[in-house]
Amino acid sequence: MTTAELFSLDVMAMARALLDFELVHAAAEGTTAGRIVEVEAYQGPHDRAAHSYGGRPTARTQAMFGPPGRAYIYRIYGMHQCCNVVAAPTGTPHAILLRALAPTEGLPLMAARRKLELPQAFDPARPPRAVKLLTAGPARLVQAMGVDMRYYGHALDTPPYFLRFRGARTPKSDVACGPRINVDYAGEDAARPWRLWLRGTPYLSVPGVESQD
DNA sequence: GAGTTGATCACT
DNA sequence: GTGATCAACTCT
Repeated sequence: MTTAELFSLDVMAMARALLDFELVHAAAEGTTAGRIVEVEAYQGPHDRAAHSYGGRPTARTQAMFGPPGRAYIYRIYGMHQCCNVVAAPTGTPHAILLRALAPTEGLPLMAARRKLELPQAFDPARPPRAVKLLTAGPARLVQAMGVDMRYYGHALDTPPYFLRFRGARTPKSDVACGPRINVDYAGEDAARPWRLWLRGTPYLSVPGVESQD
């Protein structure tokens, strides 16, 4: 699948397809990459949990209203940053939050950025705690990848920060869904099963609670 | 369980 | 313009 095909999908299909992609940042100091293993869809303007709920573009959210495939990065709690992929055509403010990666490249650089001590060797299927802490969490992965507001609105099919197809689709049975994290304030929308993750991944940001689908 | 700061919104 | 409130989180 090409990024052009990815970006033309409707929001939930695109969220699922993102699990077939790696996120790559080819920075001057080195390249880091990881497979996307957990995402959440936000479907403004009718989704109470979305930053674009009910509204017109603001200085913070304008990227969500633009074309699909761009980065919507926001600052939260005054100290963290999170990265979304904009979905849906211009004017429809949907976005997909990247919540966790399974690191594939540049682990030492990630560890340096995250100020974590990396073990000498480990089984990728059973990563030790420090390895999970690299990229399991939306703000963690942004920090590990060396990304920040410079990439606000950046087209994610374009180096140095881009999405790369892994070469195979993930079987539908390997994808689980459940309610999104920390959106309790969103009323009825809080229960919608718009969080998707790769079943069995050790890199989930928080344990998955599956919805019946 | 606390930290920390930008954005938003309801007001002047 | 001003002040109150809150936030799609992380680390201990």
